[in-house]
Amino acid sequence: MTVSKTAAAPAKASRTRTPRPARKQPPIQPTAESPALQLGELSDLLGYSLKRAQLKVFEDFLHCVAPLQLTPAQFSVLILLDRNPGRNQTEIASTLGILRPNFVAMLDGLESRGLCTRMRSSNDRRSHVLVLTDKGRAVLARAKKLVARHEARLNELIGPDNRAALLQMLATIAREF
Amino acid sequence: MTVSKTAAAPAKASRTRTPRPARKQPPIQPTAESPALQLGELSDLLGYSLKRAQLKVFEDFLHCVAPLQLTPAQFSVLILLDRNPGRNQTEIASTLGILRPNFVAMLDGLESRGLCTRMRSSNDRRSHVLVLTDKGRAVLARAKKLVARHEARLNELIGPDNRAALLQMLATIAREF
DNA sequence: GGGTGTTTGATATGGTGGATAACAATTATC
DNA sequence: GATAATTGTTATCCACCATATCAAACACCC
Repeated sequence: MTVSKTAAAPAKASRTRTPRPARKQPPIQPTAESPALQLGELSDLLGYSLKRAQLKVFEDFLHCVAPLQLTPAQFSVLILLDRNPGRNQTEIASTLGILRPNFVAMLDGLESRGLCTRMRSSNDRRSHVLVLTDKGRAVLARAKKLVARHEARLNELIGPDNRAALLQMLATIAREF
Repeated sequence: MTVSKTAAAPAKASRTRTPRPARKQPPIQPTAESPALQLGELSDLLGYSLKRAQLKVFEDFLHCVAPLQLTPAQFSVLILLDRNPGRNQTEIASTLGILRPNFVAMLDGLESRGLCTRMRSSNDRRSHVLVLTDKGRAVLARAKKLVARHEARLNELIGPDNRAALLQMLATIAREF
């Protein structure tokens, strides 16, 4: 597994963000002479399972949405641009927890792919109003469908009710912890 | 909050791993003229909440265990060394999802702090048997208590039953997704 | 209206984690 | 005993995160 697109990116595109391959490394299967290690209190550490689960989910996300070459972060930006027209970089970045300096290169990538554009605001000529292009909207629409299949797999794994409860708990932690 | 230990690390210690500060950036409070942005389908994206929750939990972990200067990854290594004596670097690293090359510097850090040691195996003189030192065991014991308080806060937030269910779902995702 | 301070996008830079290739020493295999 | 595989290691690259700083534009305020 792990879908290593090893022989992909050929030319090292000048400025576009390459959406990283994923990890390899054979998931060691405990043989007879070397049984599985004891995780100890790690199995009860919420942060540990959280991280592990997050990595798996992101990995599957990348795999599902690979045809569109979108990372989770890029996808989240497109969603926000679609739902919040007229906002500037600071607003979009900060709601996603992205620092403004780091958001610049990210936008460069999306803009160079023709998915969105920066327009100088007429009210405040410092800020850029971010707008999805038609292509951006089209890509987002296709991405949503691929992501839906990704989420469906999760639904299938843990069940719809559990998924809703899980989502709510995670949101609570993210909000109030 | 966010416990930025800005003025801490004074001398840029030669080789020791500095356990990173944490993010700053004021959690923008929606003022009157700029209401909160719409997250749209992001609120239903499991990966999004997963990532957000994971960051919060790790942040709190770092804060709680700050007196011992242990990162989640380092803590997990200490736990594994304690529970699995006689194992080598490859085994410890791979069960934690750490690539062997990256595990070298990590072990260097722990060893330079006197928390563990590498011993050449007599059976296989290529491999290093990893052992916790007494100091390592002591630090681990103290760390466990600090981590317990960290986990207790989570318990308090979402409730013991929910926490158990959450843990199980995350483990399922990490295992079978 | 002009100085002072702030905000916005941007650049430069450093740190940290993750991933691959390659290597010497050692061991396994045949 | 030659060949292949494994172990720890180094070097290197890329992605992500964080800080300081800057010019342009704006806000304020006397």
